[in-house]
Amino acid sequence: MSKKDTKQKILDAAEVLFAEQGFNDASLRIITSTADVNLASVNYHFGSKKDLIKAVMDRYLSIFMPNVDEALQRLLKEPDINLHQVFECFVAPLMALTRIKRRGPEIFIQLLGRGYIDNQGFLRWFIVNHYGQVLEHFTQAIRKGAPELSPSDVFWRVHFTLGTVVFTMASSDALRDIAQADFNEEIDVEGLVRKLIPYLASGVGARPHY
Amino acid sequence: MSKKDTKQKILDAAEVLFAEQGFNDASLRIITSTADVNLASVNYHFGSKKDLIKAVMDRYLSIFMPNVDEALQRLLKEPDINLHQVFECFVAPLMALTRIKRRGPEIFIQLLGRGYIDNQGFLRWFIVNHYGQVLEHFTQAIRKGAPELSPSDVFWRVHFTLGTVVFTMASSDALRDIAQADFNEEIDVEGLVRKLIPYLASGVGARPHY
DNA sequence: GTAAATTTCAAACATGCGTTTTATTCCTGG
DNA sequence: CCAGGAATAAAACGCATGTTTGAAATTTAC
Repeated sequence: MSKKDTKQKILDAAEVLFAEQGFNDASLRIITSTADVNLASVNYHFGSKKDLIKAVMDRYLSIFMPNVDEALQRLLKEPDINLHQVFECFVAPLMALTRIKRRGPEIFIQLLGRGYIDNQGFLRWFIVNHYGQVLEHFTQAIRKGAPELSPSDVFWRVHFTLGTVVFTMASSDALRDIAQADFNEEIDVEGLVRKLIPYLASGVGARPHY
Repeated sequence: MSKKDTKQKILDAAEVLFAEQGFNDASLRIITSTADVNLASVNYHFGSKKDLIKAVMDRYLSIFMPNVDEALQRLLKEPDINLHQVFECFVAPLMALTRIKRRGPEIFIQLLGRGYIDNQGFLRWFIVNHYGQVLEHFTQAIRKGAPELSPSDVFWRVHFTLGTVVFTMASSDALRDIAQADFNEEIDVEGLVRKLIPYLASGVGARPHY
């Protein structure tokens, strides 16, 4: 039977609207009317809007993060690694999110961007506290792939990288529309990620202090 | 006499609060009470909150953009240029904003980040429409500094770059706090920009298609 | 010096938000 | 079948926002 239960309908509508409009601008009223459920059901099933946001994020993070961590740990066992390999660790786990939903990778990465931006960095806090180990392994891998960088340089470049990815993805819809119009270039999420990797790897590995 | 007129007091308070909290979260009530003026004076002097935002942004953009453009045009006349030089074009104009206010560069660049993020890309539209020529010269300079890139690659990397800068700067306060705590590293805006340049130049100039 | 225009001010308005309440409907287990 | 708990529904609540109003104060101009 095709009738999804209310909780599922809310999550499915919310993640799309959150991704498109941001967590603040996507109101419970637009979410519930899109999901075709009653306004009060969000508070009934999730408690509050903030809890709904956490539920939306965690549906993706709880799958994505362990996969990334596994890939990073496997890579860290190699004797010699480069930065391309480090960033490559994120691609398969990202694309695996199609299992949740066809447009899962896209939605997730836009949510990530929104979350990093809205709510004065609540998501950064959430990730650091729930998945700090992954960040730690990511940093380790970068250190191993670019051993000439100082810890401070690694710190800054990790955050430059996060900024690039998150920001690009948060506005990827608009950018892909322009690319489509200007270059007749159809590009999917994986294609975009693979455009990013050389940029990121080269940026992170740059000789510092110019 | 120290008594500034109302319009000036509003602009000065608004730009700081917009930079710190974002355009949506900084309410007219907190702005006017910080500026020590009446709530209604924003609408009286500027028309609406949106117009206030435009006024705040334009006070900086109208100084910053022509200076950048001049630097880019001068660089474009050189026979041989590299990407470091392209990005260097932004540094002096940015630091010149201390003339408006001591923390001008910092505030401006945070505003830029906020504006790119909030209001579904209203600022991008504003910049493309009012300062499209500068973007065009920026793109030209990158093409000249990295002639092996395809137009499509240039497009994408210009936007990766914008993302990196804007995002880093929008959260620069938090990042600098962490760097201060973890590495005892005091860093000012210019220092941060100079950390960014090698990363950006190397990223933009990376060999594509990995 | 006074009339007119500009600016300030307190108050209210309209709107949209997340949340809570209360009643009703639906489903389920005995 | 029917009692009782879970889920839905409509309405209202409390609050914060940007904006408007109309009177008071201040400045400007002659």
